[in-house]
Amino acid sequence: MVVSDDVLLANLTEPQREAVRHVDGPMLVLAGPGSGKTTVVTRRVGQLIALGIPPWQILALTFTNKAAGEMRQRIEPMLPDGLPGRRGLTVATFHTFCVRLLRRYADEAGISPRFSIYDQADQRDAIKRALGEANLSAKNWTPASVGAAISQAKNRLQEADAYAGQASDFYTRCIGKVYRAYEKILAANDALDFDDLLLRVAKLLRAAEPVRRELQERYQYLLIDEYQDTNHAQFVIAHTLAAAHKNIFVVGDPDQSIYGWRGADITNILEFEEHYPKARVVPLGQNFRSTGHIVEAAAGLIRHNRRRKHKNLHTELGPGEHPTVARCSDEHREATLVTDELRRRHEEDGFAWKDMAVLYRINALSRVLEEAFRAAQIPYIIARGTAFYERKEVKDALAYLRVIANPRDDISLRRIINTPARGIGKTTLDQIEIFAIDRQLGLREALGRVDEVEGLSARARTAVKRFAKTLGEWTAPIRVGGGEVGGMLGELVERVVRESGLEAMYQRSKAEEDQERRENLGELISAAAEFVPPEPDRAAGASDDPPDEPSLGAVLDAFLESVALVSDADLIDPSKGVVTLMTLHAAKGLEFAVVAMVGLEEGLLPHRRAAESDLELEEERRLCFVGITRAKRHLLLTRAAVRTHRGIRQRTIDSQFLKELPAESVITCDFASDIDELDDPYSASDDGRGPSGGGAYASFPVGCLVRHATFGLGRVESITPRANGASARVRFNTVGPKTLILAYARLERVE
DNA sequence: CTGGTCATTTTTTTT
DNA sequence: AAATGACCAG
Repeated sequence: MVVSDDVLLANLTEPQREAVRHVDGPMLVLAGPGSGKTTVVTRRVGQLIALGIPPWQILALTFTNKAAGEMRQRIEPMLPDGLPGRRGLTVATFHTFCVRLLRRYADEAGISPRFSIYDQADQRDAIKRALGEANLSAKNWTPASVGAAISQAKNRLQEADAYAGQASDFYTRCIGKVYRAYEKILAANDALDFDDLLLRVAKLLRAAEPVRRELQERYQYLLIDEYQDTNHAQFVIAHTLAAAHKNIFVVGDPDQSIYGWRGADITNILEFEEHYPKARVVPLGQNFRSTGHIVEAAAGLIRHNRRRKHKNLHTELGPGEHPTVARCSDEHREATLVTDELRRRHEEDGFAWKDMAVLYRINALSRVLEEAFRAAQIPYIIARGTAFYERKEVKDALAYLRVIANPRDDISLRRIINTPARGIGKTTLDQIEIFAIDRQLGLREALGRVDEVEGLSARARTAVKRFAKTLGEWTAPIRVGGGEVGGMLGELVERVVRESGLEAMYQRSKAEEDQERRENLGELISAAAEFVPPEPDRAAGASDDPPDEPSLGAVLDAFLESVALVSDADLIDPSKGVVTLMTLHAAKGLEFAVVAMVGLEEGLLPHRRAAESDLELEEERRLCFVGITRAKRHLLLTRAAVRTHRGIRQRTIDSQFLKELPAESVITCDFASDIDELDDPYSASDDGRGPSGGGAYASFPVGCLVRHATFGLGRVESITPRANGASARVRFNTVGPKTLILAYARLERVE
């Protein structure tokens, strides 16, 4: 045994040890923010292996690739060298795990092993077509709302027929029709959407007994991270895998459940003890991350949720600094307040940029922040993993690749058949489609038989033939096995980008936008060239010999899969040395020394769409809780008195959550009282003059040490701009708190 | 068939 | 504000 108990149990609290030592049977770890959850999970894996359990019998499931990668990295050093099959440990996201299973057991699942994975954009296209087929106008039925309904049904494991069968009212009956049509389209395209990945596996486990037995036997030990965010499908998968041995170890925090809208079912964690009556429950309440006032603020906020299990959150890191709540006049001031604050923390307190983050409720808020960061010359990154792959040119290139990987993917084929323009317009495409439908053919097959299609111009016919030929040339070498594959994916992508004419499409123009698109295509080629396919999974008895080279097609499949399943959080790279800007959702599971949260306004946080039901409001509160608890040392909460959103400038209202923070644990300052004195909110924008307080904040930031001629040394508690000049509230060491007008007080900054 | 302009619309969060 | 979609002139 290489890793000893001493190492595995070092520096742990008693409850943490209990969790790490746990071996057989169900266990629920209720892990508050910063309670050392990841440490517990990774060390427990180390413990299991130290006890002689083969790694390939362990399955750890997470929600993001980032979390999976981190866990793998932290487990790796604990694995004894030379252990046979040490690589067999499975650490993956639920979705990735399911994709692998579905490719391996495609026959049993009744699908093609080459299925495409449709993201929400593809899903939207498919739903639009489905709406047409169900004869419903896209006017009253937006793809988004229909998609949400279908997604919810799938999360409940309710398939189209079952859904339509029990539809009672007009609305659900219509959705049922679309659902059926949508499923037909997916099946015809050999495509699965995100929800299918889970649903199909749940179904597979239920229906195919041999597969179920095989997997149950293999995965003797199950660990699930962020259990509060599992939906019903994921619950069924986990429950089924663990049915025989009940070695299910789940970690989560009901107070951090923020994916209810995506079907996450908080009762999974709240009722774990009912599902597993013999479960042991370990609460981890001690916070090793944040200082006292931050923890108090978070605890005070979350106490307002009624539907929760109370946990006693506490820290032993000392009181630390108070979180600051600041009101700014508009979103631009808000953004510069944030950059000023971060710069001060960087230059005066020595915090590295990578230890800072700015969090917001909606992505739209990142734009103004981005401008401010650029202007302030502070290095930053916006954590939006999917953004790159959502760009038109990249989506087009990927659509080509998908058509190559999966010849039946007509949604992708339709996307690129005339991009760039090659003379196959709408009329031509319509003719071919009619031909295809009449003969029950896929679009790709129909292309190969253009000669039989009636009513086409000679011109159109040659254009189609040429395109079909090119497609064939790309596809031919894909599935032949053996041979050298290394580097070939990059070459393939490069070839496609060039021969498709995508590159040329942006070549001629020197416009900055086109140049950027060319660069993005180049970046995609590099990503493909550098792509390393994951090692094939090997279970018991597998030798450690290098496996056969996979075919280029398999590498392409893996590449497309990795692209489809990226998450926003995956982009966070602490080695980069930059400030991270991201949504509150993406921030879950992360921590930073300095955190700024912007847009604490009604309608934004809580979001207006969520303010209607108590259930949703509580989820918004949890979201706010997640944001606050990301901060280790310093927390700045801001809001703008006036904000422009979707082109409309509007006054805002304080987030109700701000009032719920315990008054004694935060410091409040207001840089926008000038706004209140104006009748016309439209003139309230920054004219660069007048009392803003922003300058005062920069020269006398809250918390800084100052000297006064008569009162001596003191600390600034808040700054308030007034009509007659900004005033500061200062707590002096000798005489206590005083309010001073900055213009007269002649304060001097110390430190 | 292509490429432009004008009108219309946006659920916030994501695997 | 931005992005999509419909429509129309070449």
